[in-house]
Formats: sequence, C-alpha cells, structure tokens
Amino acid sequence: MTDHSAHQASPPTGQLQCQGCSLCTHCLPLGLGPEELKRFAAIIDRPRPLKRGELLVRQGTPFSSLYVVRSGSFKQVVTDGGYREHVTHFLLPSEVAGLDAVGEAIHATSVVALESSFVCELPFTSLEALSDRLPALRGALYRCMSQELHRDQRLHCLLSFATAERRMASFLLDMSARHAERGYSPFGFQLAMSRADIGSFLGLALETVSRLMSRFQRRRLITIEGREVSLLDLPALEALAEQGDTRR
Amino acid sequence: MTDHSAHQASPPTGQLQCQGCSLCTHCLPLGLGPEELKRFAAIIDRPRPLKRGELLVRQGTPFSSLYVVRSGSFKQVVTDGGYREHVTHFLLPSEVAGLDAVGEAIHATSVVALESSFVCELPFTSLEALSDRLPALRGALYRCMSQELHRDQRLHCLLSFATAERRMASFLLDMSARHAERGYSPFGFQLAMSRADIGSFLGLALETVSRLMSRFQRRRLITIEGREVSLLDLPALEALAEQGDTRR
DNA sequence: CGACACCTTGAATTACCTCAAGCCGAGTGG
DNA sequence: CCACTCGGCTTGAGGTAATTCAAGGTGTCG
Repeated sequence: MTDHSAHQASPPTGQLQCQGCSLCTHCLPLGLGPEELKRFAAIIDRPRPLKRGELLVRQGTPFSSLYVVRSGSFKQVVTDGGYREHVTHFLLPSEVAGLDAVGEAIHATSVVALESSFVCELPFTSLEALSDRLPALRGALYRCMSQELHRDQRLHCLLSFATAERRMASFLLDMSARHAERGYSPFGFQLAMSRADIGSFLGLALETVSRLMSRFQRRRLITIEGREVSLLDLPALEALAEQGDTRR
Repeated sequence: MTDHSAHQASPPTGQLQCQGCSLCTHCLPLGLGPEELKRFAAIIDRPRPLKRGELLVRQGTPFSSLYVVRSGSFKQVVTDGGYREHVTHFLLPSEVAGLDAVGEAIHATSVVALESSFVCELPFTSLEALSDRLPALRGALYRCMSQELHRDQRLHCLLSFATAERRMASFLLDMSARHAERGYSPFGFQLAMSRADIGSFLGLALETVSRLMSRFQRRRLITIEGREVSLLDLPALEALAEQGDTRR
C-alpha cells in the first residue's frame, strides 16, 4: 500500500533531507521555514527500514524517540493484560508513532509494520531541545498530540454509537480521506491490514468485516478484491457513515 | 460528589494559592518546587464557579485556556454532526479540560458541569510562556496529554472488546481508583452523572446500565441507591473487568 | 504437494436494544 | 395541601444485529 519511495535506495547514512521528501507538506515539521527545516532534518536519526511484521516499538520498552512513517504502514496494538491483542490505530506515511509515550517513561503500545516500510526516527531529547528554539516546531508537536486526541474521540463516538455497517463505511472513508490528503486517489487503494486487524480496530468479528465488504459490493458501493478496494459511491458511503442506521 | 472545598468561599480575586489547595499532589503542576509553584499560581485567571448544567467550554468556540477542575465534576461531550450528543469523558478534581484543543484554534468538545463546581483557568499563552522557563512544567503538560491518549486507548479496547458487564465493572473500578487517588474511599462515592450519561459514555442503552447496576447488586458486588454507590467486592469486580466474559 | 494464513459464507445463538409501562422524588401551581 | 408534570430510574417482553461455530475456498511458501 502507498509504496511511494518504499523501493528507493536506503537514504544516505547520517541524514535525511526533508526537502526532498514528498511528504513535507503533511509531515510533522509542517510550517517550518527552509532554514529551520534543515535544522530539523539534522536531528533525524538512522532511518530505519522494517519488513512486514517487524516491531518498530515494543510495548513496555523505554520511550526515547518519536517515529514518522516515511513509507509503508503500521498498526498500533495494545496487548491487553492477558493475551488478547487489540489494534488501536493504523499509521500511514507522515503520521507519527510514539506520541502516547511522550512525557512517560515507557511505551504503552507496540507498533508493527504491515508491509515493508521506512521511518524517520526523531530522538525526543533532540526534538525537545530544538523545539525550544523553534516555536513553530513546538506548536506542531502540540498539534499532533491534540489531533490524535480528536481522532480518539471520533473513534469513541463511532464505537459506542454506530452499527457495524456505519463503522465499516466510516473506516473506508477515513482511509480514503487519508490517502487523498497524501495526494493519492480517494477512490482506490490497497488495505495493508488483514480483516482480523480491521475487525479488532472497529470492534467487530472478522467474519462481520468480511460480510460487510461483500454486502457493500453487492450494493455497488465498493468493489473489493482481496485487499484492493475501490470506492464506487462516495456519497452513499458518506450517508451510511453519517446517519445510516444509528442505533440508540 | 467529592464536594471538598466546593462550599468554601469564592477564592480571593486575583490569585489562587496552589499551596493551600488539597489537590496539589495530583494537579498539573506536580513536580514543581515551591518557588516555581508560586509563579505557576500567578498565571491562574479568575477562578470560575459553575452550576450544574453550565458550560465551561462550548464546542466550536476558540481555544484560549486550559481548565483544571478544583472541585465538582464535569462531562466532556461531542455533539455529533447531527443532533446526537455523546459523552467522551468525565472529569474529576485535578483533571484538566481543554487538552484536545491545544495546538488547535477551536474546541472540538463541550465541557459541562455535572454539579456545582470550581475550576482554575490557565490562559494557554501564559502557560506556554511560563513553561519555556520551567522545563518541569512543560513535562507535566506533555504527561497530561499522553495520559489522556492512554486513557483513550484503554477505552477503545473496552468499547470494542468488552461485554456490557465488563464495561460497567471497568467503569466502576475506574471511578473508584480515581477517587482513591484523590484521597477518598475507593469503596463508596456519589455518581454525579445520570444513567444516560454513563450509557452514552460506555456505549450502552441507559436501560442496560440500570439493569447491570441491579444485577451487580443482586450478586452482592455493589450496593446502589440512586447515585450513591458502594463497591462491596472489589476482587470480583476486577475479575469481571479483566477477563469476565470476553467476547470475540 | 501439503501446510498454513487468510478470507468467505451459512446456520444457529445470544447479548443487547427498543418499546412500553410503571415508580419515585422534586418542583410548580391551583 | 394535593394534583400535576417532568426528569430520572427500574423492570419486563420481544426483536434483531452481530456473534460464534463450522465448513470450505483461495493463494503463498517451503
């Protein structure tokens, strides 16, 4: 999914150039001037490639860095007290992993690559030192965190109010919008995650996810073939997502 | 609920003394030295009393301040696109309202008093200016935000994985723990919110909330009379909350 | 080729919802 | 003072959306 630059050569050791990065208009340092951007790029640590299934962050390990997804995608999972594993987020390029550990000593979630991916590592001490001198950067950091809070709140509404159909429609639209933000088509994309992951994220059984996909396809709202989705009728999906069949 | 200091005289105009406040060990400025605490107290703006039902923050209005609950309690609600109102959090003394708007221009949620309450207002510009000079304060702010992210994540797990019974048990235990943190009994407290509010928060119909309360009472796990709860069997509740009857 | 992970679809079950009725306490007004 | 309403709570009966259980299909990889 969204494999832009995934196949590019491993970036030069030492530094990444933010200027060259296709994500610069959406990434964390959004709003920095060219000179500031350069200083920001200078703190990026050893860019890391990860293969499908590899852990970027392991729950319970000490926090030291934030990570920006440069290419590929990730799922954020909590392994609940016992054994159950629960997906709390999916991360697309330019999104930031590790924010829930800022100000804490320990990561409360794991972050797992869903496909071959690259991340930019931002050591938090460097980031904080730099943001002392770049107010715009501090603002960007705050914004990232509060946006994540918003997202969680919308999710809370979705999970507690919405039928399975509505959850599914919202999920597809959310993915579509996030792809569109990054300059890709809102009408078609690859899902990097399994039906089980989607189910875990949306609070549905994986069978239900599968059935809903089929149902949507029968109604000509989407086509789906494996993990390749096309959204055929955005307005209808939006109608479903917004009021469609609210319970309660 | 938790009416400590609610009936005290309105604090002196101009400033609140954090030192005198019973919450100082849990509040945002946790970890500040006495001198730093004084500077922190100096930025607190016109302490506000609110009556039951009054809005502390209205969704859609510009962000300017954070608010710390000094006494009483609040619910945080999102009015969903259409008309439906959805409770996303309950706030107890020493907890901070408005964090989801830091770094944004506009509040995405409303905050409503559940009873007569007092808050300390922290103008964000002052807070930020001060935290430039007090690293401990900045850290505290980060910690608050990331803790809220954690809470949201636990909630996500609860809402998508748990049966109604488990949600209810978790809710009661969460309230109990938060009361205990503030020096009150973990075994008995007043619920300031209605059954409908609890249902909205937990993603259950209010009838279900009521039935569960009764069921728990029949099993001698709690007693409940109106909004006065006593937790009789914490271990059993914990068992329920942790694995009890997981679906999926 | 078999093993395995992933997905689809059907049938039966159930947890929770909706609808409905009734109770209680507080506030209001005749 | 009583009747009234109104909001909040409880409880029952019945319905249904989504689950669980189960079986079978497909693609990938060693």
